[in-house]
Amino acid sequence: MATEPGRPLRRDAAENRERLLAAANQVFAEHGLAASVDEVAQAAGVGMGTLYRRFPSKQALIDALVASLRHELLRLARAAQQHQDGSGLARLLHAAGELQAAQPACLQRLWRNSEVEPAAVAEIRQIFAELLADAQRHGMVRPDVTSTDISLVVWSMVGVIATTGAVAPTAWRRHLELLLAGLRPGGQPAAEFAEPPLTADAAAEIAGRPAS
Amino acid sequence: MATEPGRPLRRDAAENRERLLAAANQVFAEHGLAASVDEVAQAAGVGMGTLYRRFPSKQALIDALVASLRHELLRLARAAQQHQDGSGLARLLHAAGELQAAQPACLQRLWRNSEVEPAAVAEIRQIFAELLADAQRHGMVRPDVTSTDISLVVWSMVGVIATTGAVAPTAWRRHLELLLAGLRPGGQPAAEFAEPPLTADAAAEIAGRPAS
Amino acid sequence: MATEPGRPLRRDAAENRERLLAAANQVFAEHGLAASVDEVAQAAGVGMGTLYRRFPSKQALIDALVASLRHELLRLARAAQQHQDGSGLARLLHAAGELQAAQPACLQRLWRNSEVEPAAVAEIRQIFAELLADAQRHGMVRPDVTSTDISLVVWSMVGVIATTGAVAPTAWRRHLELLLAGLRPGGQPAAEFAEPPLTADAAAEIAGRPAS
Amino acid sequence: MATEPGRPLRRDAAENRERLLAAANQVFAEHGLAASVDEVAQAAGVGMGTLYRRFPSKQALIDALVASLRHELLRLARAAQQHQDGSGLARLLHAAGELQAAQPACLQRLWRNSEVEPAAVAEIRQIFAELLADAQRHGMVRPDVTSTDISLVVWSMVGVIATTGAVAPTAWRRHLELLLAGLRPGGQPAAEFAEPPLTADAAAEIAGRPAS
DNA sequence: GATGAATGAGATTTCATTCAT
DNA sequence: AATGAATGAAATCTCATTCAT
Repeated sequence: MATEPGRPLRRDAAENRERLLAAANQVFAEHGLAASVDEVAQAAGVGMGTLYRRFPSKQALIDALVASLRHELLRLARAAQQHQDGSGLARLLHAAGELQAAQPACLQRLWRNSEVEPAAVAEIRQIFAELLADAQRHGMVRPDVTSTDISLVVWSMVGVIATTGAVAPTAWRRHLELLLAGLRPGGQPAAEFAEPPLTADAAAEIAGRPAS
Repeated sequence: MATEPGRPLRRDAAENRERLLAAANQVFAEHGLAASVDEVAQAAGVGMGTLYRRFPSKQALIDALVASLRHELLRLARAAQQHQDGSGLARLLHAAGELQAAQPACLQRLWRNSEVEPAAVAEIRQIFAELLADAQRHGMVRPDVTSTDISLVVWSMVGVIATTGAVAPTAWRRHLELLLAGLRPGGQPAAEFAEPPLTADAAAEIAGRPAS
Repeated sequence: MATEPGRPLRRDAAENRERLLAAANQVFAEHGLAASVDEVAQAAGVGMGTLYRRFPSKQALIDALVASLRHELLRLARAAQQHQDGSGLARLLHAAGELQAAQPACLQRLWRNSEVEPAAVAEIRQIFAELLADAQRHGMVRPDVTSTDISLVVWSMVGVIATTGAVAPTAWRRHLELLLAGLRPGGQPAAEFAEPPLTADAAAEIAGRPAS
Repeated sequence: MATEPGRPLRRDAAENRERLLAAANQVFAEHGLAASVDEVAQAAGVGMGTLYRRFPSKQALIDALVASLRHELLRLARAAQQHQDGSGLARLLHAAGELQAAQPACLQRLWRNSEVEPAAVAEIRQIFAELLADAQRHGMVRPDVTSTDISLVVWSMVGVIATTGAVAPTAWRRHLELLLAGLRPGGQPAAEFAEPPLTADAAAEIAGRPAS
């Protein structure tokens, strides 16, 4: 998972690096990127200096999270490429949803143009395009759907995840199913919706209590 | 548009209030909610003191934006109720998309549980439910779609708008069409997609240049 | 004394600016440029924020001190140019000594190449060259002395002032007289040394007590 | 060169000590005493722990540099005492100049009252006084010059060296000659100035480019 | 009532020093 | 004994909020 080449970190240093990334993920997910680095260091159980030895700035820490996400997604994309039966696209979208829901700390940054691992993003997009073509070849997606439409699917999941957060952590699956149904010829719902809809209570808790 | 009862503001004071809200919308949309209040005051062409006379805190300013959005959306929802032919739901979703795209400053706060105008949110949700029922009654939406699924639609638009931003300001329409297709019986695309897909160039510019 | 054009500062703001420069001069002279900006703000009787409103960084504060010194020295140089009787050079060197002794906060920066008011430095050098030529024309300085030798005189005063500091605040005058004697034809001491030598006690206190 | 009594260091330890002092000299000369100890350790090719094993604090490291300089200067002073022909003073001043120019890391500390090797400073001063008397006895220095004037000479060289630095590393010689001329009866320049003046270009580079 | 300068608590960042490996 | 990672106090800097003009 190490990003930069350089010499390998000493074992304890590498451990701290992972602990810091994990802590940052948790803290930023909970309190937003405006959370203080103190908080992150404390959550990781290390001193401020250690954080800054590993990451030269707060921005670098955030970038590392983004890089990690992009790497991970690339890995998932390549894995999905193994499936040449037209199912790869849906598999990858689900995997991307899982990843984004599990690590929601930097969702906005994840899909914002930045200098972080641009090659990974490019390859991810490329794989999405190939998987789309494959799905269309197998008649699982309407031919008029374009590669950029798939980007919209991913980005829309960000909105759902960011809003439903911890209250309904699987709501994105329901959303994805609804959306995939819209991409299929004839729009038949897949497997009668793997994910049930949110309860009204959960929805009320998310955007405003007084729904009752 | 004044929210609190109290005595009505003097004309110039009311003008300042509107200018501040407009400036906040623009500044926050461009630089995020972390933008400084100085920036807002400057964009509004007033001094800090004036800003703080109108809004007792930065939070209050943000809340006012949220309240305004919620009010506006409620107005749109009531307007959509006029259409009892099953088209109200789609109309309202489009209107909500327009609104969110036009005022993206507080999208996350818009749908986060808060003390701001909770009654409006409740009524909006209520109207969405009624419009859904009406659409289903007219056979325009599958009967298994629930009211919370509609919330997912709205929230997913937030993700698309937040990501596509100024680069592709109408991408949300395409996304909404794809999603609505997923909700229709038989999934037939409406009017063969009113909105064309994003160009590959725009998509590349949004999430990362090196797509080529 | 204002350096940048821009709009003129409000009266209180201008006062604070001067107070800050004065405080910085004192604090930096006493504790070196490593002194904290808190200390400067406190000495000026203002909050940190005020300091940073006036000077966007510590470096900018130091630069402002240097700029002020360079301006002041330029003023003195132009004044010395009024004396066309060969005395201008000695007058200016004395004036430079007074200035450097009175504001020793940034002596090293004063004569280090930097982006601060380079035009002033260039003009100062030019005037020194002219005054040297004038002094030579009047037979008050040996003809083999060059313009760069005069720079050495100025820089050497920095060493004396930095070392003798508050203990012997006029030692530089003695040094200057000795040095000027070396520049005169025949090397006759001027006026039998206007400044008496340091006492042995002062010298001992400066570089090391146990001289006895 | 070891300063403290204590048991003698093991060979490798002594080597490390010397490497650290050399590295400190270079780093501090280049970046000032504010340079970090990391930098020094890195330049010396040792770890932080080793530095702190040899020198219990940064201050101790600086003090060791000062002590070394003072020792070295004392050695030079004693050597100059061998010359009883009136030339010893000038010889020592030149030697002091060479030393200060070669090791400019701590010039200010060198002549600032401190607890570091005070006996050496006292003896140096004593020798300077004797050499001055000898020079005066031989008619090579005016009788009105005092011992403290000689201190001024040394301190003034600090200013020249600190300013001319690496750009004109022998400028101090020129300055010393000019100054010694001022101390001689009749002020005749010695040997018609062993050192030529700085070029105008060098002077321009030191204090500010736009001289041209 | 409006202005923008002042405030200071809190954020980020550095670095002398310690300590586990 | 040597290494370099960890520490946290202190420095620089920001910005929401207050207040004098």
